[in-house]
Amino acid sequence: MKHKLRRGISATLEWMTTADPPSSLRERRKLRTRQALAETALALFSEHGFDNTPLDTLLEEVEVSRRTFFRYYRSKEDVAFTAVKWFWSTFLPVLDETEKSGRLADILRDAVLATLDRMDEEWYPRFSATLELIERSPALNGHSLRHCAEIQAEIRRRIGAPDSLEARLLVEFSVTTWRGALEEWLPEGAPGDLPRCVQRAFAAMDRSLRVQVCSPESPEA
Amino acid sequence: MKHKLRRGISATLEWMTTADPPSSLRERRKLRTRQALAETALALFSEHGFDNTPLDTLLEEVEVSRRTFFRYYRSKEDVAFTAVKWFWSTFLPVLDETEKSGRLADILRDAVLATLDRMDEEWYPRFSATLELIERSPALNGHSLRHCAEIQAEIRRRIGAPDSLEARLLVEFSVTTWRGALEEWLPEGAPGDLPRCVQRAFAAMDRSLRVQVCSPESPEA
DNA sequence: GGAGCAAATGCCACACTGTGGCGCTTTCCG
DNA sequence: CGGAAAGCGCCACAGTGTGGCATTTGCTCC
Repeated sequence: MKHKLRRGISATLEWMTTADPPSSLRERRKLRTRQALAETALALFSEHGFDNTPLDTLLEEVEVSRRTFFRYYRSKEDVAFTAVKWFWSTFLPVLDETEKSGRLADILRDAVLATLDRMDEEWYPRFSATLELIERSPALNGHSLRHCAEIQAEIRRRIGAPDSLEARLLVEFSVTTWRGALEEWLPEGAPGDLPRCVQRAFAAMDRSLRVQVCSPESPEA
Repeated sequence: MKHKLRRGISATLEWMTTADPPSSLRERRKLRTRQALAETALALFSEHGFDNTPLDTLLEEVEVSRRTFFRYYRSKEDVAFTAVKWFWSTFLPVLDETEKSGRLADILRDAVLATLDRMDEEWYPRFSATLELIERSPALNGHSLRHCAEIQAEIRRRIGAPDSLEARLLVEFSVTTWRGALEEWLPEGAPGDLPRCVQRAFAAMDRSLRVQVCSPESPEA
């Protein structure tokens, strides 16, 4: 039963990180319907909105039965998250390869940047389309935040650091900062800008704890 | 359409923050069924698990039709969150009253502590029961995170601070830290310990950015 | 106190997501 | 070529959430 919790990530890793072209004809067919589902879903959801697109529409379009769909993806939300999952499934191995010395915040930031470097051109438009989708649908937003929580747990497991409260907070802060970078990047959406946004966000993270506020009565900085 | 996003919070505030005893008999009846639903839901969910408790069970217990239930609560998740919503609907006014000068992080921490001070004895067991529920149900977890995001937006709106990236990050960090405090508090669950956990978590927040890691090869701090 | 009125409720039917059982077809491999 | 296994589709079902409409209940004005 524990498998169920981890299956999401490990099963994803299983077929995403193996770059070997699937020799078997059967495997190639499976991969094709997988991608067809993900692509068509992203297109349909982007056009009509996530909540206004019944799953049946997607199923008719790809000509797949409902039963089959749920053998590929666990939920309607899941099929919209391919680009996001692809990012994190690349990130985790990158993090494993990273030499872990210095400030944990810097390590995570650099791993994010290195991961971005590995994304190909096709990924960026799909990713930003997914982000827009998430922003406009509460259901997807919840799914996204839950997914981030899973990622955080996985990151904590992989960095050899002690499971202190500080370390846990920092991992959460870093993922939050990553989301902040995305929010700044999204309106423009130029692929080259994303690393810069990440840099700026992580720099802002350092400053944020020292942010001062003053009442309207005493309005000096 | 934008109303939908804000209705959750403002409608909640509407009936939660008005401390006047509802004079009208009708209003009293409504309040009674509201509370009966929340109480019974918490009891049923705690006993059988959130996912294993069909909504119909709750409806039969409270003797309320499905249609009526959804006029009181927007979802099955919603009815389980009464204690959480109560906390935040107390927090926001407290935050408004707070004199806003100094470090934003300190302001938020103190507002949280002041809010805890206003919670009565009955609230604590319900709150911790709710937290346990959230921990054990992915659906509730997602709902909780989405709710936190709404709260963060509301906090940002209420502090007069400029909507800088730093400020936004800090608000998110603070809510995350609050959740971290809850995670530490939950196992024991003694009401008196919660403020201490909050203090500790916010202190850890300051330190977290400086957390160092070192590879197994070079194991010096 | 009674009549009208508005709010609250209950009942019915429906759309949508997700799951389990079962049998058929396709692919693989000896 | 033939059996085994994997993939797939069809059907039926549970559960959540919504809309329409009639009915009851409490409120208010006369």
